[in-house]
Amino acid sequence: MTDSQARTSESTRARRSDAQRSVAAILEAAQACLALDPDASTAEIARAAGVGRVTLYGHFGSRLELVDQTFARSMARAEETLDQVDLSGDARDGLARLIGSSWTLIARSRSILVAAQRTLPPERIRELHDRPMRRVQDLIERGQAVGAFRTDLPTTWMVATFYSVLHGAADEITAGRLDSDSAADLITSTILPCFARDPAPSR
Amino acid sequence: MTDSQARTSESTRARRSDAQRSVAAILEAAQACLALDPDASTAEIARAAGVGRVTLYGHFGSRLELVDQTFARSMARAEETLDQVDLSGDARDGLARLIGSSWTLIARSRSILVAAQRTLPPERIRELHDRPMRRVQDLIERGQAVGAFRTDLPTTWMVATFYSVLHGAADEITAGRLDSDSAADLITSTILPCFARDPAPSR
DNA sequence: CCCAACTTGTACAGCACTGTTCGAGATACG
DNA sequence: CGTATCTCGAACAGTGCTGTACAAGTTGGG
Repeated sequence: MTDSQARTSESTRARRSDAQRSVAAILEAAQACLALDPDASTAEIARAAGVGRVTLYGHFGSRLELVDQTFARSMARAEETLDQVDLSGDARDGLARLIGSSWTLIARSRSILVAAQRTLPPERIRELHDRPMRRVQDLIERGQAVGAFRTDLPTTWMVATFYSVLHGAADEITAGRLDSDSAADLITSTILPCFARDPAPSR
Repeated sequence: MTDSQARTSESTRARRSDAQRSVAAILEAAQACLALDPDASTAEIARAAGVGRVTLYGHFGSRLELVDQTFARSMARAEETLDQVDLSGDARDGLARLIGSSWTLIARSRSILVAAQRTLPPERIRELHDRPMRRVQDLIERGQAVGAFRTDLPTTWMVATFYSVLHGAADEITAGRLDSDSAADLITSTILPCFARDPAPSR
């Protein structure tokens, strides 16, 4: 009664158009604000969305819920892009292509990930991270099966390394020690020899 | 007058022994607490040190100052250990030894680094990070000069990769997906082929 | 046109934290 | 032993946040 818009689960009653616009604006603003500061307050986000703080709480029960939806949306969007990456053919080429598409996404949404990690329970993070991670893992496993990638390292670890380097690259860029243009090539030429068969002729 | 112990720069007046003990206990507790939670409050730290909160503020002007000193001490200790690593001889072996010694240190002080990053200005972080980083950089450059490491990647980037993988390993351990025993070998056999000359025979 | 849905600012309660003050008590150390 | 140094708890001011309540306005949509 008192609360005008109580949605949160059940009641799929279509929202009025202006309400939909508000929600969209808030999510957009949250994405932008959290990217700048993972600790952005609801006041900041509401202001950036051009909306009253009360309105924000009308649509999202809590800050946590807002962060959750923002993160989920960010991941969903990323997945849309990743879905279009051609992973067939040579596993090495596939990995290169995957890197090319992934690293920009990661660089952009990394700060949101931090925000999510600070407010969401770990299992929720993993839940949303699972699908994109699985994608990498599948590719690596295929490469191993075909003999393109080394098999002396656990797949899990290789996936972790993949993400470590990508995130590291994002760090280097925000630190200004690396420019975005050369990033993809750099990452690729770093990871490929690390994943390739023949551990290196040294020793 | 009112403030009993005002040290902070100048006045190298020797502290009384119990005061020294308090300072030591606080720093130790800070290390432990910040390792568990990078946002640990002064109250928590004081309690863990078995000391009143007021006492803590008697020795450290602010939380920032405490974090700074804790981080600095942690880095100094790490450097002591790192100083004893033999980096002469084959660059690859040197790197392997450096990894062996570094990764434990990183795994232990990683959370403190996070705390430092959240409270200290970025240039202060860099200032304290500079020396250990230089160590890695020098080794890599030497390896490049001798022909052991590839030269097609910027040294800065290789250093960044080095740290990325180490931190990534630490993450994997705290996530329970990797056990401490196998970590060093895993890291080494990941990084070495990535740094080695002959980019890999593939393609 | 009308009403329910939506938005708004202000204001408030509650919390957690930082940093300071005070006054009294304990303790190192000369 | 005496004193400057140190420690303590309790208490307070100040800040910045979250989440809620209210009461009045605006707007979409049937």
